[in-house]
Amino acid sequence: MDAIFKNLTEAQREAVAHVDGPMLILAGPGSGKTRVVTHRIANMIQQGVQPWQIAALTFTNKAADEMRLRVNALAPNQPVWMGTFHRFCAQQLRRYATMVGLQENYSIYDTSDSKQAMKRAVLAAGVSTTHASPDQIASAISDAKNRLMTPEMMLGQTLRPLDTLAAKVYPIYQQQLLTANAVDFDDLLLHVANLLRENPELRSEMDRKFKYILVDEYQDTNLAQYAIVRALSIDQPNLAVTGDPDQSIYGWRGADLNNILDFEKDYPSVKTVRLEKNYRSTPNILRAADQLIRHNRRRKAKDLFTDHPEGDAVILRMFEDGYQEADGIADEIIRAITDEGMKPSDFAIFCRMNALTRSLEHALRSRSLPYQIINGVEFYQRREIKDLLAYLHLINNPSHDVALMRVINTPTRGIGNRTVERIRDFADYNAIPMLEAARRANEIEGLAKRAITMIGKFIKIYDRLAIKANSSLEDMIRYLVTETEYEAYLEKTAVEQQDANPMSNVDELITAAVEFDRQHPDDGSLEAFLEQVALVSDTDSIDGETDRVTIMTLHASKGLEYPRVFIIAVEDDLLPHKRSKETDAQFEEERRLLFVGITRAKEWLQMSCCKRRAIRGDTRPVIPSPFLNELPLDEMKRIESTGNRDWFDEEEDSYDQSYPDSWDLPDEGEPTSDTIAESAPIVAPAGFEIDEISQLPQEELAAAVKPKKKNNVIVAGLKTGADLLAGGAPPLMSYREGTQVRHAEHGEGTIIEVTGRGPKRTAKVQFDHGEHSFRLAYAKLEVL
DNA sequence: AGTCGTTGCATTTTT
DNA sequence: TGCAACGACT
Repeated sequence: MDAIFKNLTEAQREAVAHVDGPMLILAGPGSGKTRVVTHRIANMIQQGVQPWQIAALTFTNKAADEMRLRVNALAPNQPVWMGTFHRFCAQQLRRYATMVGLQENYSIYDTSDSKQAMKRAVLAAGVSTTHASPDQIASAISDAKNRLMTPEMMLGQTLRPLDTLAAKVYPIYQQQLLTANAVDFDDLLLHVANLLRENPELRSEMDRKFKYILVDEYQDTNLAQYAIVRALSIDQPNLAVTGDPDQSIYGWRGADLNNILDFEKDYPSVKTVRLEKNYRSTPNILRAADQLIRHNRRRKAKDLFTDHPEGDAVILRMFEDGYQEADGIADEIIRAITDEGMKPSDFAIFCRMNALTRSLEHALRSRSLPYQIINGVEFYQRREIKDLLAYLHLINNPSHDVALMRVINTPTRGIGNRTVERIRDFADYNAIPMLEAARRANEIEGLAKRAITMIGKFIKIYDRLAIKANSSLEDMIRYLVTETEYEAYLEKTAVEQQDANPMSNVDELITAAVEFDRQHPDDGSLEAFLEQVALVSDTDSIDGETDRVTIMTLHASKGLEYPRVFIIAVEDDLLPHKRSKETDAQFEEERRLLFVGITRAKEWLQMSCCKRRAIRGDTRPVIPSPFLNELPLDEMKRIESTGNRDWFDEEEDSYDQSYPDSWDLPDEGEPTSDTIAESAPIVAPAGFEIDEISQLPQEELAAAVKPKKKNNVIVAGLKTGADLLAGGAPPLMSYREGTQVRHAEHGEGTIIEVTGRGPKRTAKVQFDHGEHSFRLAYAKLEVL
């Protein structure tokens, strides 16, 4: 038996061996799904399927990268198409752009771009924003797009007042996008879905071309994605989807659970394979997950089992407040590192909202524990990066109005709001791009002479830049920075305390551009670069290489696994979130969210909640999450934590009595109350062990943490451009050939070569006494 | 054009 | 509590 079928279970083998016809793989968490998918692709190729007829669609770049890596190990260098839905659509849309009224160099508006565009559309539509903000209207339109509704359809059947407003803005927004030769994220899918729906010949051509289609995380598909996949699987219904209804957590973004629940109805001849055996977690963890998710009604029943040994009981722990929760978690991590030889990167902390990460950050930092937060200000959201990218966008697509509005007065050149408004109105009135309107400034009524002169100056600068459109990205950006005197502008407008040196971010962008040029010697066009930038996100940059604790939202945790997991704030109104309790569907999605979090843990899991929590300034008492009652509490280890906020408190053995009414879990009689009600104050609530409080002084604990690097705290937002594009490298700073650096031992030198990607990125440095190579991720090289 | 103070907002966010 | 966005002011 060859490598492809070795070490597979019966169910896995069955799925891998399947070649033709529809297939549904119901894959529980940790069931080796990626393994099955990749092995299956390899098998199909071995069975004679042409690799270019296979398209594997994922939701994230990270998932696609992972897949590519693993397929490559089994079947090297096969031209199988692997990538995200959005990238797939972007690519097809380049080819057929004119059919939907776009040019092939169309731009992709990111969320903030479309927000800008939406404001303008709302204004142009003359809709009052007193009852609905542009954001709300935007999300109503987005919902409509996800449901494949055209503006006309929306006008036909509106129900909610918000939708009535949205229906008025929608056509105008769409028209303005077309004029700008741009699409938003939703449009990528929508346009392609419409193309397929309206052009039978094109549809059958593409159906033939992508003979085999695989969709990952099928439970997260929305109607547009569903329509695309279906349209490509009519004549050649070789559609294989993998997913888990229990891990559908993007309903609020239009994902439709019915897509996976009804797959068997859509394709009656479907072969269904269930992957239920879990290779990730201990039975303890699985039982908690299983019992919880059993409370959902809308699901496909599934058994979760594993061969793993029992392992530690799942912990449910209660803290006084959010600060103690954070401290308690940090201390536990340090304890496990000291006592059990764990590494910081073995730990992950999940929470419902980003706002909850603050106290964690503080607690970890004060103990010198290295950590990373997944979220934060993305590199591409930084002002200086957005500015430069906007110039690039405008060079690539002169109709990109959002970019024009951003750069026309950046750096400041005397073109004020009023002036921009007049240009915009003129553009709207004539249905032309704003750049063109600006060129015709002398036709615009009410513009001062001075303004016209200034606009003329801008146009001159722009035209000079535009000539560079075909040079290398690096040259273009450097030229752009010089030509616009951007550096001087940055210095002048530097915001204190914000970012120390924004110019280093500019260097980052250049590094990313150089890298892109290098990786795409042939198609390294501006257009491809901008598309790449538009379609990467910050979750693509989770760093698994360096040794740090990872903090993230439950949403971001999907698809990942960690030896030890903490889930914080398992509290009512937070998980389930206050705003997600109205419908059963929402409530069940919240339950799935916790399910996803639990099943990330391999060997150890702690869920925690507090008695009171500071939220938005004031501290409020907290009710534990109703989900807690759905867990196998009897077999879990329940800890009631108090005290320990003062390390040197002599009396830390006595318990804070001010909140005696601790664990009143709602509903379903919980083994508590009467014990605490009258009995001795020192007794913890029934069912809870007293937590032993670590007595080590703080410095000693900090010393116990291995890497005593100076810069060991990695805060959100330090991700770099090259990092994002390469998918997961630590900051590269401005290391490139010719850079002068200093090394602690070798002294000063010059970088003579930079090779490799991501964490493997290496610089060869010439010192007085010889050459040395350093991994940039780890070496202490100081840029001079 | 840029500063400053007030107001209103606060769930998650694969692309 | 912490911010982004807006409007009044200089």
